Amino acid sequence: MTQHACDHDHSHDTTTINVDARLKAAEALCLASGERLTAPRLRTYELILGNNGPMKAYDVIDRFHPEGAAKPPTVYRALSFLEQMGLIHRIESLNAFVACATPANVDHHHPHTAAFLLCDCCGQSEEIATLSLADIEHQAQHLGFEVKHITVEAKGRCKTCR
Amino acid sequence: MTQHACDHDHSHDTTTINVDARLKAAEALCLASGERLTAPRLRTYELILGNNGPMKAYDVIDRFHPEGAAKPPTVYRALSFLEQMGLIHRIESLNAFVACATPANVDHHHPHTAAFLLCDCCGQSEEIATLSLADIEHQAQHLGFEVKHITVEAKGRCKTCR
DNA sequence: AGTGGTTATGTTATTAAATAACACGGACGT
DNA sequence: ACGTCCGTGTTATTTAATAACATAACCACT
Repeated sequence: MTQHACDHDHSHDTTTINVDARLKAAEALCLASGERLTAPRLRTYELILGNNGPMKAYDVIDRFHPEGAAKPPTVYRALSFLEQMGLIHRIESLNAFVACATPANVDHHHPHTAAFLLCDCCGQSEEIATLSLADIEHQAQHLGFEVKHITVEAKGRCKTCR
Repeated sequence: MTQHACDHDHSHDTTTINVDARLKAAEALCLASGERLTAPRLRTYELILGNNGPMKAYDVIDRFHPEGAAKPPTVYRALSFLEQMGLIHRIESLNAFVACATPANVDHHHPHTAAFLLCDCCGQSEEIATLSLADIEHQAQHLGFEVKHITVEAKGRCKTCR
């Protein structure tokens, strides 16, 4: 979240996430799933939750310790874990990560397909629940977001590779 | 297009593009648009057309000259141009590029929103025309493609940044 | 408690991907 | 011919991600 294709005011770039509540929920979720929310994972999630918009891996690395930077593998491993748990999403077109807006919890496991509106200018991201591309246009319009390009990539296995 | 999460046959990984025809069409398109299809651009497009599936920038760089590699900026600039002309698409989740299946031509300019089915195993990509996410599932099913994850990212400008 | 398997982390080094900055050259209108 | 775009060549650097291997923590079983 640190590019500025413009010179105007970006004071709208503020998110209001209850970080502590999210961390506690994540802890409960991991416990229930038999996974461990270890120190580096917790710290990584905390940083992403606290960041205003999508966060680069190397920004996590830099801010990981109060004193110095963390080693890349430490953070990349934590990021993979958090992504698998559905706590964060990777934004492919930005090489960045953002906290899931509707993370799975103990009652409600749902590794969902998320869609994102990504502002070229302020760098903010908006996660929208959507089931159709027309929806994206609709929701974008409703939010006053001007769509310039949509990326749609489905990963999986082709017929002959299955 | 060079990962193999399996050991089985990949002989289905073959595309049949009439490279010469595409190059000629591209030349006509550029002429009509007042753009120049210069040598590095042509060479880059030729390599991507000839490649079997999405191609990495550094693979283009390596194969650019018969003798040695090209310099990265040469190729990255050409890639940007080709993408803007709608001749190739960037696959964000692979850091790779693939020739557009239905490129714009002199009669028919259409910078369209493409969707891709990307096989984890053979690396092949299938470009599908689609207007809804449900469509993706349908078309995937029809093609025998098992979808594991869908990335949807819309880039543009948010309300306050417009 | 001891032991062995599994999972996660620490650490060093390397590879891969992309861009910055600036100089040069060629096309084109006037 | 002249200036001005636009595109390229070139060097260097930045950014992003992973490989490989050693160490440590957790857990289940005896």
